[in-house]
Amino acid sequence: MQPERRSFIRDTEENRREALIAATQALVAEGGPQAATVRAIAARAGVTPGLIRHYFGSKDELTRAAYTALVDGMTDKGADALAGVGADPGERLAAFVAASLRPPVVDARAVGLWAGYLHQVQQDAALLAQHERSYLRYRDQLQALIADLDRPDVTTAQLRQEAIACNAVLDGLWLEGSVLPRGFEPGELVRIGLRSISAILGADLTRHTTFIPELHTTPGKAQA
Amino acid sequence: MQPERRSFIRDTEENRREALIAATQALVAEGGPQAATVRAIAARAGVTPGLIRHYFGSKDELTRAAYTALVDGMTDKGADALAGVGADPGERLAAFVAASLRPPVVDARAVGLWAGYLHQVQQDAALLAQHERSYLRYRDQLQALIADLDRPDVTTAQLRQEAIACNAVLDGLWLEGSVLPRGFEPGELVRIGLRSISAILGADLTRHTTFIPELHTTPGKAQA
DNA sequence: CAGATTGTTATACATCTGCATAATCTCCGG
DNA sequence: CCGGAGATTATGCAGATGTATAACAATCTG
Repeated sequence: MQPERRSFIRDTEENRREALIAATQALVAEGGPQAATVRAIAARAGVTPGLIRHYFGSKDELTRAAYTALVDGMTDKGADALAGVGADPGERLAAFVAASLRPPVVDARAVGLWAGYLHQVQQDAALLAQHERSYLRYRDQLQALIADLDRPDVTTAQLRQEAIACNAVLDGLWLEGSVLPRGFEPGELVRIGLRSISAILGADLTRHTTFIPELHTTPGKAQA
Repeated sequence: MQPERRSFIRDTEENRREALIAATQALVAEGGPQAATVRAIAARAGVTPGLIRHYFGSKDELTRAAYTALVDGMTDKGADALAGVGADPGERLAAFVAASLRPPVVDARAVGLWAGYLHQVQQDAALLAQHERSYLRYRDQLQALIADLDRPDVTTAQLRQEAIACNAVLDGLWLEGSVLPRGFEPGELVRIGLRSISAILGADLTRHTTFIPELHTTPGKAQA
């Protein structure tokens, strides 16, 4: 009555790598780096621990791959937010802001994932460079949207500072909304973000937001 | 020639607890929770691992004590920033903002510490409540400073949103400045923070800032 | 259908982790 | 100066962790 050898099916290299990376990210997001052991990762991916070493040379390499996948995905989300929007600069910026302040960007798991990788990023020069690139790309995206606004007399230096400031608003609200999800009414973060950024830029973004549902909900009442 | 038993001196309970808590925080800040093993903590505190169990029932209890010490210290810093400042509301708020955007608040270790505890906080109800209290206390402090400004017709609801927005600016700049310290010139974060919050509140905070050295440095040149 | 390939599992191992307990040494009160 | 108390260290242990290697079987090729 010994447990017989577990049956399996072969899968493509791509599928296996994706499954292992997804499992790693899920575990890091939920329980931190300590929760992402080779055994836990393998179990979550539906395989045995040996496969990690087969597809990635070591657990360390899998970790780096998972982080790379994370920052790449982050960048894509910014572009996705702008996909279905028109050409009006104010509307585009407003859509970008709103997308950055609601799920799945604002989410406890996302912050958990970010926090879980922080130390590894700070200690690994390659990961740090990757993080820096990703951050600046996001900020440049934001800065380009700001530059497109119809405002007179904005210098490059001023533009840079505005981008940093707006990015800080987004980051800060992202942090607070994700860590304390109960602390805010639905849509409140989006409203506050749009108003704050409008104030910082001296341009009213709340005009162009016909397609941002959060702005039309009755405060104090969650929508169905 | 066996290694003889290590000599030691007795110390007060308070000193030992503080040393162990400090060692724990340092290790978590630098290397994450995984780096804070009982052996590493003891070594850093200059004792042997057994003492952890002697002064704290378990490593878990030490961890909670270290987190409690962290949030308590955070709260104090806000009060410290207002200690030597005058009674002018604008000046007080400006001092608070500036103090929140330079070392030791803006510091890689501080973010590392915060990130290291994130998962544990999210999974432990007691720690989560502690975190929530600490966050709201900080924000209320900020809101009180904002309320003291000489502005007409501000409702309570508006005040709350302004406090959330200003807090987000501080958090976001704190995050960016700590994780990418090279990315900003000295004083840049303070300048951007003051300008942004001034814009959000519709009140010029940069007038009252005679005692904020960052505003008088030549951009592009570090001060001695 | 037989054999080769290699993806996948199973097992073993050295190291590390937190914890428990015993052995000591320091310091205080007489 | 001495004895006791308890603070501190030393040692041991069960379980977890990452890794290495061997055994197996799913799929491909002929």
